[in-house]
Amino acid sequence: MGALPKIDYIMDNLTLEDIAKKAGVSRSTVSRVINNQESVREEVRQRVLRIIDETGYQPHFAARSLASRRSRLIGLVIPRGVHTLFTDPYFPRLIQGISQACNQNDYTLSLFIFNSEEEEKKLYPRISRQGMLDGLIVQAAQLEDELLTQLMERGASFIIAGRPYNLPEANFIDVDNVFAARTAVKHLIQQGRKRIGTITGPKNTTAGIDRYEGYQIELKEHGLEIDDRLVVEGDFTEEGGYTAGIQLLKHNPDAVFSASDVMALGLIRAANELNLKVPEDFALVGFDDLPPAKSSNPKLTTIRQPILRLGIHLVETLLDIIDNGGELPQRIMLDTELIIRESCGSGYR
Amino acid sequence: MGALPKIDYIMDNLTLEDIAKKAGVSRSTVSRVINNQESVREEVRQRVLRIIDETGYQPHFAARSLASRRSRLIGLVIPRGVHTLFTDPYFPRLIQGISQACNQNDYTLSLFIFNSEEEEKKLYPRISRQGMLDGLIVQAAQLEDELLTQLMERGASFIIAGRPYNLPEANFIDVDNVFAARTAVKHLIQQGRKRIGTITGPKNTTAGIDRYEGYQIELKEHGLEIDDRLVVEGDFTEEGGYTAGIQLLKHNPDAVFSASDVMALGLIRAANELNLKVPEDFALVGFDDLPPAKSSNPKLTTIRQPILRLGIHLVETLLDIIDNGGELPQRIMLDTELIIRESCGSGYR
DNA sequence: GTGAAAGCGCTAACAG
DNA sequence: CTGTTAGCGCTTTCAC
Repeated sequence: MGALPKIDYIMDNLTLEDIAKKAGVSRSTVSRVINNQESVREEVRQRVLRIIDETGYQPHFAARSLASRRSRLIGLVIPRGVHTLFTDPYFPRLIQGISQACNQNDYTLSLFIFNSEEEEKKLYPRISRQGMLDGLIVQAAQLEDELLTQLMERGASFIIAGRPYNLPEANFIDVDNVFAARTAVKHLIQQGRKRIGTITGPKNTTAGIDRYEGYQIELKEHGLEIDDRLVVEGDFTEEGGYTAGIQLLKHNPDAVFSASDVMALGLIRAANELNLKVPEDFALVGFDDLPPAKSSNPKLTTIRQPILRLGIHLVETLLDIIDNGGELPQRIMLDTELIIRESCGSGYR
Repeated sequence: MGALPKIDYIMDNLTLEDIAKKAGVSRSTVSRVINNQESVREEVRQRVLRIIDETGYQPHFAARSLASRRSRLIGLVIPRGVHTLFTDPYFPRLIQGISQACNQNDYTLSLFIFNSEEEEKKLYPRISRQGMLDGLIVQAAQLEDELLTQLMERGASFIIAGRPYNLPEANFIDVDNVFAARTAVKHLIQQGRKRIGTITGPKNTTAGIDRYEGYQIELKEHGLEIDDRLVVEGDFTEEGGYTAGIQLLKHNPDAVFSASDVMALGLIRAANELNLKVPEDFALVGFDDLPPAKSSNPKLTTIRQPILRLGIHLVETLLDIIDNGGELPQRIMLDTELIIRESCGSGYR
C-alpha cells in the first residue's frame, strides 16, 4: 500500500549490465534510454523502461559521476562570519527555495557551514574537490571575503547570494537594497515623519551598507538632514535590535527604519520597556516580511524580499553557468515590495 | 596572503598516477598514504605527502566512491509534514549540530526537504540510490510515517531524530520529553499553581504526545485533576501559540506549560491583548531554550533541550551504524534541564 | 539504431 | 613494504 514507489527488493544492486541482459540489448542502449537520448527505437525504449520500472533499477551515482564528469550535486556555502544563520529566518527560507529548485532540476544540495576559521580551512579543499560538486552557491558574508577571491582565481562555477564587495567579475543575485530602503524611508516621510532614525545592518556587509545608503539618499532627497545619533548599527538579531533600540530611542525619533524585521522586534521590546508606543510615538518600517513580521504587536509594515524566488533564481542561474560557462558575469537585482501593516501608522491595508 | 591553502593552480586535475610518477612510486603506495595505511615506509610517506601538498592534489571524489563503495556523504531528510522547518529555531540549530559533526568526521551533509507529496515521491529514489549516500538522518514527522517503514524494509542505514511512532526496531535519538514535561509542570506546581493549562504540540507527533503525557502524569501525581478546557493543541508556531492562547486564557489558568518557546511567545502576545500579565496572572514555562526564550518579556522559564548535542550524537551514532551495521537498535534519550528565568514567577536565577 | 570496447580515477586483493 | 592487476558501474566514441 505505498504511495512511495514499491519495488522488487529481491533484485537489488542491479547494474546496467543486468538490465541490458533482461531486455536483450546492450549496455549502451540502456544507458541511452536512461539518458533520454533520441536514437533508440521506440519499441526498445519501452521494453527497457518497463524493465527498469519493474526492477526499480537506479543507476549507480558514483559510477555515473565518474564516467560523465558530472555529479549533479551543488553546494551551498555559508562562510564564517554569517552568525545569524541560526537566528535569522532569512536562511531557512533561502534554503527552502534552493532546495526546491534543486529538486526540480534533479540536483542534490549539500551544505557547507563554516562554523570557525578552522572549519573553513578544512572544508575549502572539500568544496573544491574534483568530481564532487558541479557548482556552488555562496552566501555573501563580510566585505573582502577571501573565499570568494580564491574561488574566482580557481575558475570555479559559483554564484553569490547577495552583492559581494569589490568583485566586479563575480556572479551574484541580490535584491535592490538601496531602492528598497529608499521606499521604506519615503513611506515614513509621506506619513509626515521628520526625525527618522535607522537601525542598520552590520556595516561590514553589503546588505548593511546598501540599506543604510538608501536611507541616506532618501533623506537627502527630501531635504532632511541626518542626525548621527539616530543611526545605530545592529547585527540582524533581536537582541541587537533591542540594544540598538534602547540607544536610539533616547534621541526621540518619530520614525525608525529597521534593516530587518527581527531587529524591529527587538526595537519594539525596547519601546515597551520605555513606555513608548508604536506607531503613536514613533512609526516603524522593517525589512524582510518573514513570519516574525506578523507576530509582533503592532504588526510590521515592512519591505518584502522575494527570498524564495531568490533561492530558485540562484539555482537556475548557477545551472546555467555550469552548463554554458558564464561568459559575462551575471549581476541580477530582484525587486522588493512595501507591505503596509500597522507599525507605520498609516492604517491596515 | 591567504589563510586558505594556496596551491599551484597550473597543476590541476591531477590523478593518483601523476603523483605516483612524481614521487617515483606506484599508484597503490600513494593510495595507501592518502588512506593513512600503516604499511608505508616513513620516508616514502613523507615524500608522497610533500608532493601532494605541493601540487594541491585532491583525490577524485567519484572515483574514490566508486572503488571503495563509500561516498562519505550522508543525507538529512525532512519529511513533508514538517511544516515548522522554516519557523522553528529548532531546525537551524539541529542542522548546525549535524553539520559540525559531519565536518569533524570528514563527511559531507546533503539536504533532502520534501516540500510536497510530489517531491517525496521524486526524492525517495534519490535518497535510496546506489552509491550516493552512506546513511541517513531522518527527522521524525507525523505518526506512521511511511517513509520510515520503507527505509526499514530496505535495510537502509539510518537514524531518526526524535522518537518514531510504533517502530520498535528503528534507531533513534530523542530527548526524554515525558520527563522534561513533568519537570516543567512540577516546577509550576511547586510555585503553588493549581489551574495549570498546556498548549500542546501537534497530537500527531510524538513530541506533542510525549510532552502532553508528561503534563498529565505530573498533574495526577499531585492529585490535580485535568480540566480539558485548559488543554489546547498548538502547532509549534507563534501564530498557533497565539490562537491557542486566546482560547486557553478564557478559562483562567493560573499557569501554562507551553510545549515550545515559540508558542509561548504567541501566548504572551495573546495575554497582552487580554491585559493579562505574566507571571502575575499566570505563570509560564516553555520548552526549547533557544534564542526566542530570551527575547520575550518576561524572559521565559523553559526546558533546555541539548539540540546541538543531539545533532552531533545523531551523526556519530549513524556513522557507527554505517561502520558496524547496527545489530541491536539504538534508542537513545538525552537529558534536559529546567532553566528558570522570569515567566514562572519564581525569581531570576 | 545498436553494440563493442575503451576508459573515468580510484581501491583492494594478491604476489612478491 | 611495495607493485601489478583487476575491477567498481557507467558514458562515450567508433564502427557497423
